[in-house]
Amino acid sequence: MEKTKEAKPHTWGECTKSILPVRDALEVLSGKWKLPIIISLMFGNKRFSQIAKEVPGITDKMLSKELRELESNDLVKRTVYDSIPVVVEYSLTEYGHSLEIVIKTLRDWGVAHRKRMMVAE
Amino acid sequence: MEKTKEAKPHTWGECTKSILPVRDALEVLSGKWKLPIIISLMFGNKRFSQIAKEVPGITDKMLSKELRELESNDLVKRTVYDSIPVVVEYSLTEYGHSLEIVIKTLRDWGVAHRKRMMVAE
DNA sequence: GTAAGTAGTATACAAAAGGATAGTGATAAA
DNA sequence: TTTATCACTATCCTTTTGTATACTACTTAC
Repeated sequence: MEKTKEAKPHTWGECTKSILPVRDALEVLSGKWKLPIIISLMFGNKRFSQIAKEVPGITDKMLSKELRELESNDLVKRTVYDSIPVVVEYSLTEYGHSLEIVIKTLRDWGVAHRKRMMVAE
Repeated sequence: MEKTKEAKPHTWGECTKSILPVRDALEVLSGKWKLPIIISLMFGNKRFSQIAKEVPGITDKMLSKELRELESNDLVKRTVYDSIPVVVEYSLTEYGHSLEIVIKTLRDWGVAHRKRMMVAE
């Protein structure tokens, strides 16, 4: 048997420390709906029902839940206008926009991956 | 009420097209175990039981399943040595290493996010 | 009075992801 | 003969994630 390539020395502690923030980032984007919601908001501020229309298939419950999560992560700002009927506007924060580069990186890799997987059929 | 910022015109088709590859990339890294497995393999080639030891808490079933998925995506190479007992070596492919930049981007964002969330208490 | 639009919540359920535990078959060491 | 290592697989169970459907409260328009 070929000799297994020597592993660089590293403790699991070091790895864990480097994994946790990656997980945080993944968590912010994970699930079925966060990505479409974020991308929808990248094109402009939206009201609840507008997002619901633009993200096909999402239920009110999911939209409400995801928006609450995004808000608690400072990625989305919720502004209530006490007009009648009450209108709530959601917008990406400055910080939310900082995800654009992350999403772009993922997209670039994903595009290459699609090509690769298609060639391999 | 403040006027809602005008949304740039865009079709859902365009968005979907740009979301799909992002999802592909996320999928490759999603779940509880893929990331630690990939990172473990970034430090060198490993046998099944070595990975099982280095990724605390993973069961054989999960490890086996995740490795199969990673292999089917060309990210991991599986090499069988028909020694006795049989030994199987897993290694990151060249392509698997292309995830490093993606993971780094996620980590950088995640590190900033951790700081931010800590300050906010 | 009834429908429609505002922004959601409540309850119950189904599907997907993951965990616990045991077993496979070959061999070698005690 | 029992135990251990290698790399898994099989079965069942729990937890998490997401869906379906109905409902709230308020006001305007028909």
